[in-house]
Amino acid sequence: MQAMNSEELLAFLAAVGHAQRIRIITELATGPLYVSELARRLGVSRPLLYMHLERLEKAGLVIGRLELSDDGKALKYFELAPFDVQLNVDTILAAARLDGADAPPDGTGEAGKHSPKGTPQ
Amino acid sequence: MQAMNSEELLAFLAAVGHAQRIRIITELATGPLYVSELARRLGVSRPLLYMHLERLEKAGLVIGRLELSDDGKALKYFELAPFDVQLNVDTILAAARLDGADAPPDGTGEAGKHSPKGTPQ
DNA sequence: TTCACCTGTCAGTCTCAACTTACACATGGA
DNA sequence: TCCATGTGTAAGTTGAGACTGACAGGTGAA
Repeated sequence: MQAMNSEELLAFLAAVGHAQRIRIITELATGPLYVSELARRLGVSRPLLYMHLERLEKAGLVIGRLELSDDGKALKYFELAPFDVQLNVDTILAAARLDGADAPPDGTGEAGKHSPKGTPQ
Repeated sequence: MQAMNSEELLAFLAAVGHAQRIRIITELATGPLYVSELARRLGVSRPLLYMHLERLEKAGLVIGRLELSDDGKALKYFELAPFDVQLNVDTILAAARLDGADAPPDGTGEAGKHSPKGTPQ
């Protein structure tokens, strides 16, 4: 898993920092599952599960693919994506440093500081 | 940093999975700061900062201590606590497995649930 | 045709964390 | 005395994310 900037890191952490999504991950750890089956196992409504899966997919934690079962039904399978993130002060600072690096070449002169879009608050 | 159960892991991830709190961490990386000064640097209201710091402290990411300045003012200093968490499928499963381990011996069978009384760290 | 599955999405409601404003109180110095 | 600076907390508002229910499809089998 390559280096993430702070935006990607944040998406990753926010995605995994939720009880339901942790449960999804542990359930998928046993192998790929299609949405309806997963919803049944977790006791969660399907639309809600969709939302969580979407978020997990955007953060790169799971991968979904549409498959055709033997009897012709379309099944949306999800499986865990390999991920491995070390989380300490250095890796967080490294992520913040990447933001400055891939910022637009129009240098507004803020090398050390990290100011996202417009100044919040 | 010793092993965390899923409740502690969740608190940790939810704490660090927030843009403002990431900014707090990067700011504290340069050294301890007292609350008002930190609020000024981040451009954040002090009560709001309190909330974030409280959350970070509960998750074990920062440590606060009350200090007396030279001129007798009470200053609440916060500094980063050393933390290092490896985040992948195995570590998440390991955290979930801990829940089952320190569950009450009267097996009610709900290993995945979170126990209401927080375990002190 | 009806049933039992599945996918995908919309329009809501609700809950809670995030955030603001405002207090009370303490200290040292002008 | 008032002012500037600090801590700490108790309200209230708001907004995003979590969650529900209902819908429109599509398939294969009885």
